[in-house]
Amino acid sequence: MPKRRILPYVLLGLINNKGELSGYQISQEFKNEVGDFWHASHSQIYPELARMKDDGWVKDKDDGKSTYYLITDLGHQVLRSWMEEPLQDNEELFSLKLYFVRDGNDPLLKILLKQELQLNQEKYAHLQDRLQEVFYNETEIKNNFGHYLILTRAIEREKNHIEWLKNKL
Amino acid sequence: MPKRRILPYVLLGLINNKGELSGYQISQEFKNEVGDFWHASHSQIYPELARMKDDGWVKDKDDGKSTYYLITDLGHQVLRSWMEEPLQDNEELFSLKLYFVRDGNDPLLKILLKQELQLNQEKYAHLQDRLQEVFYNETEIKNNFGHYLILTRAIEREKNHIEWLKNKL
DNA sequence: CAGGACATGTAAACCGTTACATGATTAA
DNA sequence: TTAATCATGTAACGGTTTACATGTCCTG
Repeated sequence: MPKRRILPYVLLGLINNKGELSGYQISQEFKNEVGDFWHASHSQIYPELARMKDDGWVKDKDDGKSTYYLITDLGHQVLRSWMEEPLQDNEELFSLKLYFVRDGNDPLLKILLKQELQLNQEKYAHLQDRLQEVFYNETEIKNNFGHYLILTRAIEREKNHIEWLKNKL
Repeated sequence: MPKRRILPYVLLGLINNKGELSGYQISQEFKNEVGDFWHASHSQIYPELARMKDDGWVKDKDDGKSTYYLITDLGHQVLRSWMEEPLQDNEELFSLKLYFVRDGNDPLLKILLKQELQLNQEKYAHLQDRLQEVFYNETEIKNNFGHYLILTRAIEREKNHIEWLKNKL
């Protein structure tokens, strides 16, 4: 399967959230809030915006100083359908998509939480299996102490995350 | 600053842990334990091993079936100095390096924990600042609920991690 | 009027994945 | 004997970063 591109959806989400944005403003966005969850450099942003315009996801509005991009009806559909796509592999997608959910009553919120819960329960089970398989006695722990530490830490981390997710559902 | 390559150090660490490994065995390693913390495909591994041999980090031993690689004295130095380099940017480096620390009494263990603690305290402070800046009242929370959720989740996550690190120090 | 921020763009290099190839060995 | 696993390699493609480039506007 060809790896899904994420950048265009991020740009679409940002433009949708703010109403209109120029390429420069988008690159500034990545230095602020959304920067904690995703990043892109201006050399990616400008060509991507051009492509999105070609595809009819956005339309542009030039005031002579900057070119601002606004989301089109098609863009709305594309964004929504991406948001509704099941989460997979990429760990950061959950945070990123959640960032774009503005309304606490949007049903997407619960859907995302449920999907993430599912993924994390699988991961938790997988890590527990590893722990059983690899560290079956004290000697193994002693001889691979760093591995033991991060594995138990990863398990704790998943547990915390699962608890948080359940709590929000 | 040019971004540091990590792959050669991972291969070096694996070879060092196991004594000797063929390219194929390394690719299998990534399907097992270390696969939870790092990954590389065989098309990266083989050329990288050749480069490492050219650089004198490893030497090879061919039994007609497979080519096995062993770490050299230079390789040991390179690995150790990489392990001692301060952690930075890349979040996964902490787990990865810890994976290579086998002896619980290796002073590197505490050094890594301290470095990670430092990084995480900075990140925690940064996220707290964001929370204060962006969500100064209930309206902001209501209008950006997804962002609020992941930001508070990220803060909780850092807090848990910091507690764990302190506990292990 | 100089330096920094605004604003946009392309080119090169780098790293990683997927696909393309090939051949030996082993187990059903 | 044929399919799976072992074993190694290169080529093509895609996405990201860094560097190269250029010009405007605003502020001290």
